[in-house]
Amino acid sequence: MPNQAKTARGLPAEALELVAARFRVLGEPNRLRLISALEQGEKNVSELVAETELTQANVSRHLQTLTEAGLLGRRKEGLNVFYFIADESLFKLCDLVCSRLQKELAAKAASLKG
Amino acid sequence: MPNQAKTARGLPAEALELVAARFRVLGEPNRLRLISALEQGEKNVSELVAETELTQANVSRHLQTLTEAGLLGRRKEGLNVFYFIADESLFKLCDLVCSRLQKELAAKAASLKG
DNA sequence: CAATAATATGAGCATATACTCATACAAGAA
DNA sequence: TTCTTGTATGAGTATATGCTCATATTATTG
Repeated sequence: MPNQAKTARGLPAEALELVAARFRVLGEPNRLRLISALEQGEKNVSELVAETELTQANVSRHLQTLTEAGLLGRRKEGLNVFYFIADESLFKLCDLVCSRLQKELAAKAASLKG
Repeated sequence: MPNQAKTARGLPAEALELVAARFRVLGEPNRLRLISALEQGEKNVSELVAETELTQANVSRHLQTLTEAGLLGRRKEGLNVFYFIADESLFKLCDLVCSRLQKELAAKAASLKG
């Protein structure tokens, strides 16, 4: 196969577990909201709490999950902690899913019209 | 602007819920194994059960989840039901995650060597 | 030092979901 | 029809995880 490259082909179950874990981190809407909020640039926890209207504890936990997964980075500045996107492939991932979903919804809408 | 949950790129929280749901479907290692098995082409449930060594009930449920998400397609042929990849963007998604994980693991390995 | 502010975390609850067992359903064969 | 095979599903259990409350931790200020 000429185009074997880096697809999931032949990946052992152990590797798929890692891939699944990465997808699982992205499978939480509030985490996506946090990522989305950070597209504009780094923000501290308080700003993210205000923007998302989630509790501080909840935001903190989600940020920890995202940081441990390597998706976000952390920077302390005095009392504040600033978080920022550390994995630029996030945007490609979301774009892929979004465009796919749009395609599916468009097809569904068309089928409803006959 | 009204008090709306803010997200960048003009994606409302409602849309992010759909995106998250799609990621969640991919966040299960056995589902990734099924997808991986189908890269070679369509297979019926029995073949997938043999290949993954999961129970038939479990495989059937995962296939249902993947099909309802639009990732797989279904084709009945007599007693057999064949499943196949219906969303080619799956490969790009996995490619992105895999290459990113490889990069992270390589960096971690290098840091362990000092 | 104590007080304050920003963030993190332990504990407990609630929900979601992956799994299994048993059984139901579907489609061909006898 | 009945029997057999392949697949789907209802029910129950176990575990994972998202959430909140309260408290702990960290860093700054007085």
